[in-house]
Amino acid sequence: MPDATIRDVARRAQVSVATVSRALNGIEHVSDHARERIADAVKELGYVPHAGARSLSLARTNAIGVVLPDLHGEFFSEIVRGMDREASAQGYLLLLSNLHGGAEQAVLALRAMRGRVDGLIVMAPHLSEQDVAAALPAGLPSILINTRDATRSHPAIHLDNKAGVRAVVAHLVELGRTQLVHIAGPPQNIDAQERAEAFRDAAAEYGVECVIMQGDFEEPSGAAAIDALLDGGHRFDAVFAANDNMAIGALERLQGSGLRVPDDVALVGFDDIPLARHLGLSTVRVRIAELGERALARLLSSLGKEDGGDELHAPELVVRTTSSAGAIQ
Amino acid sequence: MPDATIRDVARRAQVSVATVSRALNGIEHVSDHARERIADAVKELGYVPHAGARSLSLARTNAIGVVLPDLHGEFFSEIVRGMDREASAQGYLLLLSNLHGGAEQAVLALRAMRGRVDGLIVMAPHLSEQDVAAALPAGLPSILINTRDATRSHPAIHLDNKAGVRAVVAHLVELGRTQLVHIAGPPQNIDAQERAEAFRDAAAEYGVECVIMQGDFEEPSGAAAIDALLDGGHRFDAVFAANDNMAIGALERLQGSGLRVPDDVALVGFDDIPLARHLGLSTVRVRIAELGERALARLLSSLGKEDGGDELHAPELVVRTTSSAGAIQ
DNA sequence: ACGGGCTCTGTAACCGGTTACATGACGCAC
DNA sequence: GTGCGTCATGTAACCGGTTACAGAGCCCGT
Repeated sequence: MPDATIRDVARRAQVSVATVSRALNGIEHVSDHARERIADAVKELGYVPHAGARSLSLARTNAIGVVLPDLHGEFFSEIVRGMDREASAQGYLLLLSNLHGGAEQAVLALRAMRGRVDGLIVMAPHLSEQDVAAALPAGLPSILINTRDATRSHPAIHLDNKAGVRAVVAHLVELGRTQLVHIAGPPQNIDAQERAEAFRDAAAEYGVECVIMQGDFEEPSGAAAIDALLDGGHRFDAVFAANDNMAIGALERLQGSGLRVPDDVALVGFDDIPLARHLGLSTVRVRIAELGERALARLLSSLGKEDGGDELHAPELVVRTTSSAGAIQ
Repeated sequence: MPDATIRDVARRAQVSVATVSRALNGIEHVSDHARERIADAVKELGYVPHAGARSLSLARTNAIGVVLPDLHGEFFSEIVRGMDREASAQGYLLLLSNLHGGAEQAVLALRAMRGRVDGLIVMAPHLSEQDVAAALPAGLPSILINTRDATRSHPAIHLDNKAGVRAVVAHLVELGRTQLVHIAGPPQNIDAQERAEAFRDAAAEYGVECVIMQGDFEEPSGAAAIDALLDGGHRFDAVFAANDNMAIGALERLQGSGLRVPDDVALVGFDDIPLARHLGLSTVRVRIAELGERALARLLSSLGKEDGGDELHAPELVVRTTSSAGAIQ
């Protein structure tokens, strides 16, 4: 026997579907008598409303689509946690889609959301805003997180990479370090680009040496960068990795090579994933969950109205043992 | 101007909606002429099909609902990652719902899924299977993960806590430890219960002392348990925490108290979250992502057919430095 | 020339809800 | 008793797709 529909309930309660609908949605003008019979029928039939059908006629789904790239572990859970917190507080569900491939894949993923969600949060640091904007279903309110080339076509939240990086460089300079190394993330990634560029600028401004090594945001690439530096005989007294994952890889390799951290080499990461605290890794705190929460809150509050312009999400330097003061002088 | 519908496309291409639908779904018996005109109209109107409406008439949503409790960080992301991997490989989306409250809240969360998803994965270690089964919409294929009191009413996957715990105790005994402590998880949680019970049984079997401290799966409770033991003057040479979070809290407190790990006290956790590897924490590897992947794969493969019975997910002991051999003897 | 089969197309019903509008019953004031 | 307002209810259209069924046009064999 297939699932009961509202018409089955109506038949059993000997009323019309309109009355059932009104009763179930708590609308007035339904007699107590009818209400009781409907409640009985619902119970007897085990009726559960069909949310899909409801969404269709209401043109409202109570769901928000979330499209994320392949994120390194903790970043993913933190941002989803933040969104979920806000979403469930406001009675929304999250429809999750991962962006594995390139722009064509993105088109499919975004279009699949149309008619399923009331709004969309898209994080695509490897795609241009043009690509994303072109793929977005027209009438779907959307917020972009950390997408490059802001054309202001959609409301967006950007992480203030520049401020974070400047704080790191200032901190390292204050520690007396003069030979800085940056381990960068993948070149297509907008955050990686911004961090590398801000690093170069800040180093120039403070008048310290700087070298940039190529990484890919994954842990092994941090270790590989250290290997390459040591093999090349390059001298350095501070390493700033574009994310914590790579910093952790670098940390293990540095210690494995007999270098003392922070005495010989100071080390700072970016993101402040939970692991960082446990390892004593200095880093830039992004408050990832808060970022997700904020994106969702903004999207929900803008559902009716118009919304535009960018917002900056400000990070904050957290000094721990891998770059504590009082070492070299 | 509202979003274009299939009827708008049909009008513009001067064909019927049936032809448009056939063309867009790649069904045969559509002339090249019609196909072209439809493609043009789609492009000109920026038409994107309405997935919700499609689901309604197909009675198929290509989405899977995932209902999880409040999970400690890494566990959450790992299990969702595994599910997402499998889901996107098979063209499904994930609809996420967190289970914050108790049984009544669960009813609402589960019912909200009806008509939105083709199947459901429910993880509710704090609820009984009766409660969950009662809340599940009747016609919705579902898989339960780690829900208590298997009544076999629904297919389920259970983590083999007993096997994992026995391996831990055997390992500790082999290290020569004789005074074991277990830091348990919240009493309502079925995994916590099973682990505590298995611990008691295994300790009895091996003839070693055992004490059970109450924790709540969060990190501070691990530290608190150590404090309580030390304050009470209790002697022990091994600690087994019911999850890695608490083990980490315990580790920091042990070291902070001047005890050597593993020399004075061996320490083992449960789950093998990524952090465990970095801290050298011995633990029981659950392969969380694989668990999620497996649940999803099983659900999808069972969508047409019937499916029943339980499956066990086997964990595996991972020995690292917090319980390495060669210390005490 | 005709019937049969094939391809292409359109009409309209259907999926399961919501709701505008119409209707009927009732109470109340005159 | 009539007229009006209010409340409870039902009918049917609608949301935006899919698809069964019917029909039109064409080719082909006999």
